Amino acid sequence: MPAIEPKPKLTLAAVAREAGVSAPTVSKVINGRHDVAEETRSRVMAVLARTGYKSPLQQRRSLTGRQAVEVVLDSLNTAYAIEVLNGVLEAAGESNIEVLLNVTSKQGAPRLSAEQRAARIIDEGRCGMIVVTSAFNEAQLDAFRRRGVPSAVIDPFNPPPGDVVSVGATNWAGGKEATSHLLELGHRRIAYLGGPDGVECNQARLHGYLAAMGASGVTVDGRSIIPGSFRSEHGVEGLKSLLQLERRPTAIFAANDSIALGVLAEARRQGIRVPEDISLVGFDGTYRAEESVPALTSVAQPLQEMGRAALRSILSQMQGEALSSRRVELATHLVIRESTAPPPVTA
Amino acid sequence: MPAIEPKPKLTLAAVAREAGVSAPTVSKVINGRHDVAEETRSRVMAVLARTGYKSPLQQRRSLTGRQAVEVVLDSLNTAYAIEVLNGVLEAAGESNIEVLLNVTSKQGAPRLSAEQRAARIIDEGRCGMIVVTSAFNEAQLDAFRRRGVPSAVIDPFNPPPGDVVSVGATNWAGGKEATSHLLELGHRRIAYLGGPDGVECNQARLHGYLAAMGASGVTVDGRSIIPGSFRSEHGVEGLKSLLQLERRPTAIFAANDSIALGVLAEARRQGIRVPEDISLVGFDGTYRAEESVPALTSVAQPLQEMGRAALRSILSQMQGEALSSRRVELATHLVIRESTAPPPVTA
DNA sequence: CTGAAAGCGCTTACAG
DNA sequence: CTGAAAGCGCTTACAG
Repeated sequence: MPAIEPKPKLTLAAVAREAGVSAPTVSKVINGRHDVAEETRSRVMAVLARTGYKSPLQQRRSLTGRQAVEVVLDSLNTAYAIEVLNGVLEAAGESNIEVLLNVTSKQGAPRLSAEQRAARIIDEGRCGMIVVTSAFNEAQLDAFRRRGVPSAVIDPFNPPPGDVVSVGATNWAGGKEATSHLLELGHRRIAYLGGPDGVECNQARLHGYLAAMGASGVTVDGRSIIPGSFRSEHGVEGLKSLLQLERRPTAIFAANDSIALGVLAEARRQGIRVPEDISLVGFDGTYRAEESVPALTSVAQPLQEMGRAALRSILSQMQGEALSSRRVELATHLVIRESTAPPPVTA
Repeated sequence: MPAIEPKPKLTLAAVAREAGVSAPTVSKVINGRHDVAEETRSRVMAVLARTGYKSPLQQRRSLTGRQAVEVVLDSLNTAYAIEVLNGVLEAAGESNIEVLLNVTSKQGAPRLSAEQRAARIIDEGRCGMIVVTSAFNEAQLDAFRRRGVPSAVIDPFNPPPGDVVSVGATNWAGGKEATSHLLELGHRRIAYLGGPDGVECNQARLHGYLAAMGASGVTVDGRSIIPGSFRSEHGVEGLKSLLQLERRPTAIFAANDSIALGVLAEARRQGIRVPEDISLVGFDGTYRAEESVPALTSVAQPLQEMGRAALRSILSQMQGEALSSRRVELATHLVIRESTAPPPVTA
């Protein structure tokens, strides 16, 4: 008659046996050493995830603390960041996870290397990291992956390099929809005030714009495509430039709402009415589009949803679920407000 | 000739040697076992204290773990909250303290009682709590105090009840300064679009306004003092009401920037120019005052400083310093921008 | 890249 | 009550 099997304590050695490797190898994986074959690493990580192995330190932690996710942002002074953060907070609240905030512009660039940071996250029993910034490079993000720290990137500018899980929006489709809306209103001379040339989301929006123009057989005047920055100053200067053209555009598609608000401010100064004299579409669709006068027609990014998706991905990664995809793009949608109308008849 | 003494690692064995006992005995003392002679225990404890011995667990924690402060906010969708949070983040960064974010509107009302929450904060080794909301009542705040959790309140509306440490702004002086500015420009018919009647910061601003008016010997028309909410809708409706008066005011002091922006939007709709036809002063002085067209003259609250002061107070409380005062009020200052000018000559 | 062997620091079981 | 000895779980150094 077998005695009550005492549940064998979950030690590193047990994990090693289960994974068919030696204890030192498991130790190396846990500590993020480089001298482990990728194949071996993933096998061990799978066992770690399945058994829920915890180091003595983590065991002690998990008795007292709740799990937390660290959110790294460049700044809180953009509506973009706040909306994403709101989404993360909401999803975190539902899953009873705490949110640690790290704002690089206020708290200084992380003093720790990604390796050290990953170590800390593991030691403290945190569950992961949501990065809403371009501040981390591929090597750093890779360090998280190697150490098994669930992480997800929401980059406002570029999709992250490498194998990292990331969440974005359908920028190309959004650009196309904004432009189609203007075309349907009857506009033909539509300018594009873009963001920085090298930034991928800007390129996608531009190509969406070009696709819509091309599909309607409208020729694009190269001088009415002006790349620049994502700041309102670019809208101010951009509008000034566009007003120099012999054949002024009757509509402007701005690559984000900040640019569009700059256009709006400069238009007011110049006595140009929006939308009567010129139509204007922005991109992002944060509350600033809603609050402006006139309220701004804009391609809304599902920023809260993106934050929620990032947190959900962290949770799946924690549970060792297979990821359906490394990259998720959520749909944008055009919100028509007061800044767009048919072109003036005299035009 | 002695070699370079390598600083010997401070192990339990070293402590044992130092105390003239065996390693197991030190282990027992550390773990609070009872089978140690009182005399031996105190000798070992003395060495532990003198050498500052830390168990591997503690060592690891003090290398990696940092203390954290929890910030409780109602919402991130106000410039007020963001500015305060920016201040907290900055001061926390300097002191190497982590910031845990709790947004009640997103994460739901705290499911834990204040007692439970205090217990958790203590267990997790956090250092304290900054409350930027009216969500906690006196009993709850008192629970923190009783359990020795350092806390500070920054209430946008009312100073907290009881003995709680709080940080605020000089609302009365701010109201007086705003009104004096308008009086100096030559205005006499100055309206006050206020916040909710029962809210203390609103009362202070109103009485500052009344004090300035009184000091200049100007009689106040009771109908031009309109209490309401701190929202822009109140500015819209308030301006409509004021325009009904036979003797229209030439200037408006709004109890916050949201109200002022509502006034601005409605003025634009009605074709009333600011500041040519009517002058306007707001309160808060966040970036929204800066960005509006025309830029808003406003009484700036030192919101970032308030956040910093709250964090500093937490740190002092941690270190057991005697508090100089339970209530700190930081000075507001008037920022003159484009929305104020002398009254129209015809008035 | 892997793991047997040695090592480290702490804890446990138990003889005195 | 004390400590020599054995043990535990993880890590390190290094041979292959």
